[in-house]
Amino acid sequence: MVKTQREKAVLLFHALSDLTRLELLDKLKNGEQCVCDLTEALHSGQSRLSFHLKVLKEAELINDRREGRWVYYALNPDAIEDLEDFVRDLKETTRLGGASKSCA
Amino acid sequence: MVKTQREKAVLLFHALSDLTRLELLDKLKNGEQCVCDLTEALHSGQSRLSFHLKVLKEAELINDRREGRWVYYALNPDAIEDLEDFVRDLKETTRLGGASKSCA
DNA sequence: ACCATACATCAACAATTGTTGATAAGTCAA
DNA sequence: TTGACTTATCAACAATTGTTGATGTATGGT
Repeated sequence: MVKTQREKAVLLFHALSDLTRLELLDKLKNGEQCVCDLTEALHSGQSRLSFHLKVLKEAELINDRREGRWVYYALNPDAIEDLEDFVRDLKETTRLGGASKSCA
Repeated sequence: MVKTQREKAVLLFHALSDLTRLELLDKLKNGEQCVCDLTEALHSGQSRLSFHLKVLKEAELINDRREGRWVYYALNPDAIEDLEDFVRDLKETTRLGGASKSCA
């Protein structure tokens, strides 16, 4: 299935619209972490975090890498560029241009 | 009720995590619009848009202004700064710093 | 081969979010 | 004041999202 740019944005923002997931991202700012570290850090159940990590991964905000029994998650720098693009686009076009007034 | 910075971010991203709302923002890039214009542009029911506009407003992404019978909505430049701050913070701390390896 | 560990997936359920049509509230014009 | 018009709000319902505990899968140690 083909996703428009806007649908991709929806996916990205949805991934960011949850407290637990923002906390996960925050932890990952300190570098790669395995799930066991994250569950301990967030005092959370394992399946719960697995769910949220999946959401973040599907939005391509994070990458995973298996090493032995452990899976390490890390921030994906590409996603940050996507975010920057969106914000730039919104900003550039936020000129206080004249209202349409078509309904006056 | 006091909101942490992160809870504000959740609110902001939630507002952005919907196709209809992104379309609304897109329309508002052309300047202030009244609800009647927006309903026509998006081929959408009025109460539906009213709902989404409320979400955007509560996230402080847009402002409203009454003029006679009409209510005009417009992008709020401050929100864009909040977005920029978030992205900058995420970016700056995305150093590919060493993993913790505490579980090895 | 067996067991323990680390993580993913699933099903059942709970909570939140979005839609629709009806009604209410505010504004203006006659 | 009556009525038309624009928008907001509400209640009922539908759809999506998140949680929990149980089970499945892969890996490595003994």
